[in-house]
Amino acid sequence: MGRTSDAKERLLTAALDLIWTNSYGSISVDDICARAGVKKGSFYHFFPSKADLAVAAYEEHWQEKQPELDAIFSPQLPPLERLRRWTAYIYESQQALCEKFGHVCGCPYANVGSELATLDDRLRSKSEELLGRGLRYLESAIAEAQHEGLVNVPDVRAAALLLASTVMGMTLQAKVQNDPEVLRDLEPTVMRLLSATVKS
Amino acid sequence: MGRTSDAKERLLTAALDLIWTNSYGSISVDDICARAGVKKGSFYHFFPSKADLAVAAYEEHWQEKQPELDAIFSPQLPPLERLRRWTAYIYESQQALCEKFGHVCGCPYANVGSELATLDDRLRSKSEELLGRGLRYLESAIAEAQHEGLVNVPDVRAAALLLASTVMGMTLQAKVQNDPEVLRDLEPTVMRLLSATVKS
DNA sequence: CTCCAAGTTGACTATTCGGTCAACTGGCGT
DNA sequence: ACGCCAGTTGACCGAATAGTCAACTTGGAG
Repeated sequence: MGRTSDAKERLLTAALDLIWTNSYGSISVDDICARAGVKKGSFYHFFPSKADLAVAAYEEHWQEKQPELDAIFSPQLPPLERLRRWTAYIYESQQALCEKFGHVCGCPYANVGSELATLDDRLRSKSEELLGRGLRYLESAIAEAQHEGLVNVPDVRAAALLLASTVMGMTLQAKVQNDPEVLRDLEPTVMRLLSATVKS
Repeated sequence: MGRTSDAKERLLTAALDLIWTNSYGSISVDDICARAGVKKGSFYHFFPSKADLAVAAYEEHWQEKQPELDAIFSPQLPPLERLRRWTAYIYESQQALCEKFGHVCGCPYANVGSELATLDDRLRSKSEELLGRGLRYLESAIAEAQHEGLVNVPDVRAAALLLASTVMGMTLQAKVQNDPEVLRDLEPTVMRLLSATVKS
């Protein structure tokens, strides 16, 4: 009953866009409301605080991106092909964002973790959770590659964390240098990282 | 002539401490002044803006840490030993910071780059510059290891960037998980990264 | 049709923000 | 010992901040 509205979803996407391309601390509730075409009173009708909106916005963003990641990491594909497509996806999406906004924007989950891990435990925890969900794709692909004898890693979890950390670090480098080309040769780097642990 | 004062340096160290353990956006000029025991009027006597102070604070921090890094990467030591000491230094300093503040604080240059790369080009550029200076230690050690036949990397610069990115990414993971133990086995990881590129 | 709950609105608060300024203070060079 | 000038002070500014609220509108269920 009562009125219906998509204001809540407009707030979620506006918030994620603004936080991603700027930062959590530098954008205000008013900014988010203006971008979403929503008045502040409505904002606080849907969300008890700015931090609550951010947590919800990140969860929403994951929900939107998950099908895309499911496709990239489809079990129909050979495991190393999944990783190749993942690196290409990262490169291309950072490039697209850079062209659109003039800046390399980095990984949204890593950004919020870096900025707010010491300040807001709920946002830190959300960042940890979402990065953890991403790790599972890597673990799955690496485990399968291991099973097929394509790589030989002593610890699948550790290898996934290493891959994720390296790609996260390179993405941050690209952001700091404001140059998406840092991510161009991500694929051979990732493959070398895996073959590195081959026991001969 | 005129009065003398160490207020400028107190402001620099107060700013770096606060920004490192919190974030640039979440701490105010008043916070910095309070921590430094300096009135805001004096702040603006020394620095034209908050961003200018931050740039100066990061440069100052590097100047303070450089002797320590020079010692860690002393040419008196075997190149792989330098890298080992570097990983130990990162682990121990993050652990110490964590014990002191209850949070893993991460790399200060990476933090400011991640938060402000899209917002303030002078701070982005400073972050890029300081991370670049750190890269030279790695390049030097890797090049020497290469010369001594301890590793065989196709491209020393690329190997240094890979090492730096991985360690930066792992440090960010540690911050997001708020667990310095993520960095405990940094040394074998780094060594595997280098031997990974051995051509047999 | 009508009622009511869900959604909307804009004015409002109290606080904090980065930054300014003119008057003041005190140490160093002469 | 005195004058100059770097450094200090606290009051002040307008804008922006997160968050509040009571009155209003509207659409869907009965």
